[in-house]
Amino acid sequence: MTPDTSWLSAREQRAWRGFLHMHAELTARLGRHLQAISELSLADFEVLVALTDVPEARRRVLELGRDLQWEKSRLSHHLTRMEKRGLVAREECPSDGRGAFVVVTDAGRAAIDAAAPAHVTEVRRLVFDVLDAPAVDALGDMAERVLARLDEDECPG
Amino acid sequence: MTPDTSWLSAREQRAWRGFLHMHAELTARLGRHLQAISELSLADFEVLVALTDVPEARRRVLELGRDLQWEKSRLSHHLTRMEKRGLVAREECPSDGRGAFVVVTDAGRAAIDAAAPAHVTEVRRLVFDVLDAPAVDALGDMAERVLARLDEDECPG
DNA sequence: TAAGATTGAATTCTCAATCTTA
DNA sequence: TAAGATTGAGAATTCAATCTTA
Repeated sequence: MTPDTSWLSAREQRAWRGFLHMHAELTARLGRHLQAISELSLADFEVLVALTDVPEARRRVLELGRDLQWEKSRLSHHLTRMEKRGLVAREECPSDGRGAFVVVTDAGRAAIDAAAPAHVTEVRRLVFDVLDAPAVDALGDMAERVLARLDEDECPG
Repeated sequence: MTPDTSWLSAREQRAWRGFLHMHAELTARLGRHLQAISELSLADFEVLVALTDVPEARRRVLELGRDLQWEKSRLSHHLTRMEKRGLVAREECPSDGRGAFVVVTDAGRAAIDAAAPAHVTEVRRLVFDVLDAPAVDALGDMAERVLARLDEDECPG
């Protein structure tokens, strides 16, 4: 038999479905857990992590969007909601009048500081406790390779 | 230094963020591609795959929901929309009056048959072309272990 | 009363159009 | 005209309440 390129091999299918299934279950579980221990959704948490990752916890909206891989309008709407709740604030960009900065507020910082330890414990418990070091590195390598492929594919040369 | 359990190690963080980032980028890209080559969203595609996977392409709603890991109301709303578009149909369950079956229609079968080859080619191009066999197996194993953990965690003993 | 499934209202996300400054 | 960002309308998703049969 010639290999059938119109579907995945059994081995690939197992990996692909496992990947999708694992992501779906994990984010559902982690999201519920986060809601239970804090006032934050997984999306809120991601935004706060991306901000507090960086000096002064202040970033340009576009940059934040690239990092999160969110549609710009989704990000804008989400920031508006988070701003109303006092978790972040927008500031003008002095060097480019079109641009905007987002900053974490004290309340935002307090919220992520309060939620992070329990959230991380849950991630560790559900994921890293069942993976050994080679598996962790294999996952990191895999993501790196796929993301590189996606990147090179974006700007076809 | 004692290990800091309140956050992930650099290695774990690389793997975890890579995993999330890879999933976000991949589904965004595959979704756009699918929309471009067909009338199906990624969600429609998943439903049709889960149905056509099985003899007669007919399944109980609850079973379908478990397989897809979707909230039951999400599934119900989505099936209603797909039913309106003629991709699936609902049927009564003779053995259990509360239950319902979902079946793929001819149009639904035609839609997935038309879209699947190009979609699979895209999955292969973006993912499996950059992974060797051990990496594919590692991904499959990892998903299996994490899903097993999630499972055992659900019904605490 | 509980299980299988649907419904409606509120939230979140996407798509296209718009606004402002470079 | 293009880039950075926001807005509003429509689509998808969640949460809680409901309906019907076991």
